[in-house]
Amino acid sequence: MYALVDGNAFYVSCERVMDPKLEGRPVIVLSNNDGCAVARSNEAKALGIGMGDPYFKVKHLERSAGLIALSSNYALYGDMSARVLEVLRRYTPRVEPYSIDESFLDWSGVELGGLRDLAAASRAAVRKWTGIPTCVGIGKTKTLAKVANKLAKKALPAAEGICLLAGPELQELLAALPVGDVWGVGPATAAKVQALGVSTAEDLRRLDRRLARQVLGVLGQKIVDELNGLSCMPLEEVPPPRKSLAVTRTFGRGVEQWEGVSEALVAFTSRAGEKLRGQGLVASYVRVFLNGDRFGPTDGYFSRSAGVSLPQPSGDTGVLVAAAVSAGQQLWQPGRVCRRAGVVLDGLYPAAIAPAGLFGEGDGPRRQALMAAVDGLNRKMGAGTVGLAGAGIAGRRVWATTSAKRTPCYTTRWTDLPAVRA
DNA sequence: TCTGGGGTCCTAGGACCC
DNA sequence: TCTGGGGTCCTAGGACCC
Repeated sequence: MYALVDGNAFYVSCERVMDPKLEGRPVIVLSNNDGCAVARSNEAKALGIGMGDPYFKVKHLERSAGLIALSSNYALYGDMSARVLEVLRRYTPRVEPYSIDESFLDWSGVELGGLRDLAAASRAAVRKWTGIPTCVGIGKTKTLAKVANKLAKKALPAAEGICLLAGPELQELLAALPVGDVWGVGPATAAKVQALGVSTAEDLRRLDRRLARQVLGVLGQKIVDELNGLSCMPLEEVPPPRKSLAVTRTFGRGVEQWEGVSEALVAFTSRAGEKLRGQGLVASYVRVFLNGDRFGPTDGYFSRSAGVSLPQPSGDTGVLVAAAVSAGQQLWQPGRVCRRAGVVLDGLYPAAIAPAGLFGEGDGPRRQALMAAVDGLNRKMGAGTVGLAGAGIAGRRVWATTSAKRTPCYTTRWTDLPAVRA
């Protein structure tokens, strides 16, 4: 059996561990750029705030209902996530960290009768040692464990955050779950299967697997199989090596000039290069995309992307920037209003094993030393201290991000340690 | 005024090769 | 008269996830 353990309103819970005054109050954590709500306390959900609701639409609740909105603090959440993992590993060595707030556990050796107690014990331990409340879903496959977790959430607090999806009531429970709540079934897939008369998870389980393959592709077939208890997604204890890395931003307003777009591409690529080198990687492919305003009039919307293969995998910002700007130039069309752009580095290798050219081309030692010096300065003196020319002037950048309500890095920065008065 | 960002996987079509 | 077919690789785009 698999278990899926996930933190309830994880980001909000992390903030509450550090600031107990947030308990019992409507709290949301905002996405990057303070754009929309990505985590909501139960009190915030009760105010009618939905997942992904834009901040400007719920801001009025700060005054009228005591809503507290916080910028996201990934240093804190990442650290809390590692602590939760550490506790879970005491309950089985077979753990797959799935996202910052979710892990799959392999409990295949455990007897059916003992699963609920084990779930309760691990849940209590996580709460005790990290302060994070969780829900545990248990099922025969990962997909069923995800379903069970969703059911455990819906049944809070009555079911005490645990749902064991097995036995005769399984079909009944699946029948109560809309098909769109199944892991891997998004809006497009839900619409497709609804045309076939499938509206619940139970309907999907009964769908002919060949039909699922035909209509939904291999992924759809896997989902149907997994709902039927046939495991096709093994536990991945070791995370696979990263394949791509991106820096993307929505601009504060539309950009109509190529100069503005190219400044953004230089800045994004510089940041992407830092991330790349920080992980000891090199990239072999640089892709750029430009988008219009997805909330604007539909006839003005556009979405284009183009990529450039590098002759040699590189971690050199100069090489990456040249590629990104040339890809951007291919995409740019005068008269279009650009609202979002991004740089994606693909085909990543560890720098140490990157294939060298026949004549030893690639990033030379002098360029590597330069990049190391630039990264060192930016780490020490603050992001953006040194960089390539062409990234625009700070303060006039339309892609500047805001995080006006960020809490301190309580657990990862000495100067931000919380003070305790006794 | 104000609507996120960073990932993965799959598919389809074209280029190319034999 | 009658002009192959199968494989791989690359790229762009779609869908989904958190």
